Amino acid sequence: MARPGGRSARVQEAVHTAVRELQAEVGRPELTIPLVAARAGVTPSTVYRRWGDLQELLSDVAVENLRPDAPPQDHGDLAADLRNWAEQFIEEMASPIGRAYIRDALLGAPDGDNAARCSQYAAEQIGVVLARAAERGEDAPGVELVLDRVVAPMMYRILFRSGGPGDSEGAASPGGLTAEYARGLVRDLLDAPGAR
Amino acid sequence: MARPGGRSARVQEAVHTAVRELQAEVGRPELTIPLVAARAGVTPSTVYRRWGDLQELLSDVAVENLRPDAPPQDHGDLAADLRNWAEQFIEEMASPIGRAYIRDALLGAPDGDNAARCSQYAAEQIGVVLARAAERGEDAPGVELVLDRVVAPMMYRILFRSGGPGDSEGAASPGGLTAEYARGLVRDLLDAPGAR
DNA sequence: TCCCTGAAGCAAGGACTTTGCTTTAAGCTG
DNA sequence: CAGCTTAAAGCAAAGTCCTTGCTTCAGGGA
Repeated sequence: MARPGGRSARVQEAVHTAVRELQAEVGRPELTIPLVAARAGVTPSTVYRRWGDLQELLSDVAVENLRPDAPPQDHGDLAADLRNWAEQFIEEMASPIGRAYIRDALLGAPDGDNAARCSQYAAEQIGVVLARAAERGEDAPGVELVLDRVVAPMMYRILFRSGGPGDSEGAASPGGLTAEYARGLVRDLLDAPGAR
Repeated sequence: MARPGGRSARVQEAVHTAVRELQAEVGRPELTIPLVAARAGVTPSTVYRRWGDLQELLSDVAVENLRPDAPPQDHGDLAADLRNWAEQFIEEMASPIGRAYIRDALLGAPDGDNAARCSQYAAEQIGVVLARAAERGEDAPGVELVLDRVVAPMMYRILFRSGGPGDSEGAASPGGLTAEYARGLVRDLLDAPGAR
């Protein structure tokens, strides 16, 4: 495996870029490996050998798209930080494009490696928020508890409860996927005794 | 659409059966639509027209496999009922085969219809448990709260935190997917003030 | 500088997918 | 009960994708 600047790195970059462009241009149903390869200027067999199939490739790209580009904002106290992070999270993840990324990420290798990376991202962001709170001397819950009580419910709704028969017809954010819901989860968590 | 006994129903039954048999016999990587069609005694084009692609078909079968076959057992009080249901749930869903079903179900039509059906199953089972508790005069939380606090965390771990880099090497149930974890979720829920 | 290794290119063969047309069978009507 | 209607299945051909063995190339190490 060559370091940045090597040929492998260039190919990977070109292929990922091609996927992103073509997803926007032709849409996912029309997306095929030969198409991506042509756009990236490589032969299809190269893509097949490195990624195996389209699902793997899309999963890779999705995980990259889900990687946070900056640490969470500092709003001065734990409640505000968490509330804000959760609101932003639900807004990004519940959007059609966010949901597509999550699904794609889950679709990767059956070992769940890519999915674990997504959770890792969230855990890191939350870790930063909680570490700040600790520095301020605030009483903060553990990362696990935040994942269980805030992240998991949002993800569950995003994956299992949007678009189904139970959804109200003209709702803007189906299945209760609203900023208000996110705030409620944070509130319920922080109101309860902090540690498990 | 013909009713049970019609040709469509027979074909659907034959194809679903073929999928189940072949999944066990040759494994999923070798599973193809032509193979399923041959086993089911239909032509591949029939399968393509009705299901579109292998993912859709597997998703359909997975949802059927995830349908509960009986109402949850009655153990006399809410805590026992919920605890028992959660233990059973995590045991089934966290197993390799259960995880595969969940993934397949999620992989279906992008509208999330099949996934919503899975959540519906869980909600119904929980609804039965809670209704029993209400009949007994017990103080019971709402279905939504149980989904958020018990089902969602389990599902999150199953989907996002198994097999990844954070897992301990030889752990029997990776990522804390144990009956003990399930019991803890139920305990935490019932110990807190019941309604939101 | 030369060699070594891993990755990419090429090309042929095979498998899967799509699609238009035909045929069948279930349900409905007179 | 016979004939009609229609949705779905069968068939077959054409196209696209996927696989794979071999060759070529580029980057890293001795």
